[in-house]
Amino acid sequence: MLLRRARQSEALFRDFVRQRFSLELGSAAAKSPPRIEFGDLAFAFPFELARSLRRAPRDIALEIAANFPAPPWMARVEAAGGYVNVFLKRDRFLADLRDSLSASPEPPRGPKIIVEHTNINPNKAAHIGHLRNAVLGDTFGRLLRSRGHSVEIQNYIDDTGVQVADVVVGFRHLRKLSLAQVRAIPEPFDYYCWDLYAKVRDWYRREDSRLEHRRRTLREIEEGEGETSRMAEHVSLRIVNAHLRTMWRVGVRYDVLPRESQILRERFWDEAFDQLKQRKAITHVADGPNRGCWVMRLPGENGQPAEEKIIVRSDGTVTYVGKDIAYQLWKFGLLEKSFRYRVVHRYPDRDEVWMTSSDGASDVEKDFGRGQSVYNVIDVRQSYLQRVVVHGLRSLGHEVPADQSTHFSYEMVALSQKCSQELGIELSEADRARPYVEVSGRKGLGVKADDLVDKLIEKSLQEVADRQPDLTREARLRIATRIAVGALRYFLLKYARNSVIAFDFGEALSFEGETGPYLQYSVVRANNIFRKLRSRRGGAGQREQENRQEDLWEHPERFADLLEDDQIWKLLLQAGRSEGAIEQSFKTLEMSYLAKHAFSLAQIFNIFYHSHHILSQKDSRKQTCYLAVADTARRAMTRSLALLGIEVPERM
RNA sequence: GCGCCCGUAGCUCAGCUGGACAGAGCAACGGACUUCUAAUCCGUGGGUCGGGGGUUCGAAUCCCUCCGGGCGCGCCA
Repeated sequence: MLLRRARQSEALFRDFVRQRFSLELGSAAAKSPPRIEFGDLAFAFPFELARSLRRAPRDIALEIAANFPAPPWMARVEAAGGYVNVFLKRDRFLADLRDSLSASPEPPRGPKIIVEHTNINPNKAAHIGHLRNAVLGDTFGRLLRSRGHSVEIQNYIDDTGVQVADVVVGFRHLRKLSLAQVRAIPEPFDYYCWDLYAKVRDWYRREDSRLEHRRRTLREIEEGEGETSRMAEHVSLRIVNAHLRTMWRVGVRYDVLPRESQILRERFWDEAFDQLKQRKAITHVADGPNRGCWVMRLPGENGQPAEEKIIVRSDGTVTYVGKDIAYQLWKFGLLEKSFRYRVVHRYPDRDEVWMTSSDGASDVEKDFGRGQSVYNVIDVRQSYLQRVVVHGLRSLGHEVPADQSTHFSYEMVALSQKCSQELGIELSEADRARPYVEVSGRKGLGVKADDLVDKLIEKSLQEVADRQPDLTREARLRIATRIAVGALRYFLLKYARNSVIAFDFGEALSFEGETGPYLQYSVVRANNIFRKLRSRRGGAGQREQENRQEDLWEHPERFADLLEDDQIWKLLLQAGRSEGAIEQSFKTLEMSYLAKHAFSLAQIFNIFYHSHHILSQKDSRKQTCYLAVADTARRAMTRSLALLGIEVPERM
């Protein structure tokens, strides 16, 4: 609501300045005044006008304030120093805010936006780093949907890569297990593989010649036949299902899982390779160190020397980037071939996840891919490879798709020194001197996602048991789970993308202060007011209350004096900033902005809650007004939390 | 060596495209529960915004430079 008023004000001031001074404003952007006494929207353009008008900014601001014709939703305009400050009409604002919060969400429209996230190698359990990726991508997807875009969430499965091969080598050569025996391994299979993978890496390290097993396994997997290949498929499918369950626990879901094996077997790569050769986007190297390879030439950027990136190795196999280019082309609908799909997983709410599959029914009418823009949620360490992929599209002449390809980058989750100590990780002298310890799947070093979620649930269950002893076990567990997810998601979202999270159990498991449970608690408190109100009042009292509310929405001006209360007004203003926060989050791909906005809203609500006791309020006009304010605030809070993927428990 | 990112309170971090006295959470200390749940609220202390220069009416924010730290630059992904 505030965003709308800000834009309208900007346009009005622009027109006014044009008429009065015959000048075109460069920037008329509205800002938030530092203090509420200064108004609701601040404009600094008199400073800009001062130069051309050769007058003091203060004079200009005064002249504008005195002569500007304020629209009906503006209470007044004041000059303060060189600023022009706008004060909104508060009763009108409350009514408008109420309307915008009551509006039903927009149905998806327009061209499809594809968000690719998670992309965990299907060879071991997911860890906290993967959670950050998934929660960022999922939240971004929610944000896009709330803006009315149609969105497709993809999760790419690298099922023919080195990491899966290594686990297969572990089963066959270290554990000497047959496929049937691997099938018989009990859950949690992803945990079993986590340890096995680290062991295999260690086994290689002790004797280089053992890498030959990996090479052979990799080749057999790519060929797609025989026991090795079937074991690889079993491993990756089972792990993918484990990942889907883990992510479901924290509220993350997917539409489709494209598999790398399909890109190879359905000859997507061959088609992309032909295109690249035809457009001369890649060239065959005759001699030098890259002899026999197909390479892409990358122009030197800002003084950088040009370089060559190998796309096809001298032995004819494709690199990861090569396959990624084919995948990116498919996402934009730039390949003629199409995948076949089958359902790989069904969520508890019966929603389906599809996966590319050669044995999928060819008559499945699923229009996956063909996006208009694509966001790849991948950590910042892969920036270089993402640039290569985009350059690939560009050199094939796909300028628009290249421009519509966005690398949604973010920094890694590392372990704080304290955390790695708690986990009993042995560190070298050099590692101890570092600010944090990098998570390493190869060394089996990290905090597993499910372990963390379990820990969070365990802790919140204890807290709930203390406070809600009357509830059933099931109810307590349901509440504890929501709190755990709230704590985890908020923790992963509150940091800016390019800030390394040094993971610390103390901070992640905290339920106080700037945390998910704080936000949930605020809404629960608001909801309690209305629940108590319903249970206290009989039918007649209920109707009387409703009539008073009706009166407020029909004649908000009758309550205008009560809105002069700055604590109330701060709360309404913050609730009105939601669209602005969404807009800002979208433009900067910064989910932390949205998180901070929601936190700030909850904070202001709690202040209001403390100073305005509603149910004991004797003055019925005041009570009616405060109820309207509380209701508006809880709706705004619930919406913001939903965007963050945080559900509100019925009690806490 | 080259490129990208970071350096703000004891700790963890905000500070949006430069704007009105630099904020939050945690930690510390002191207060507020017969009240709509204290997972809360109020108060106190704590900062030469890494150093230096520049642009500007105005710089934590933009530019240059130096210092410190992280990451990337594979016929790995």
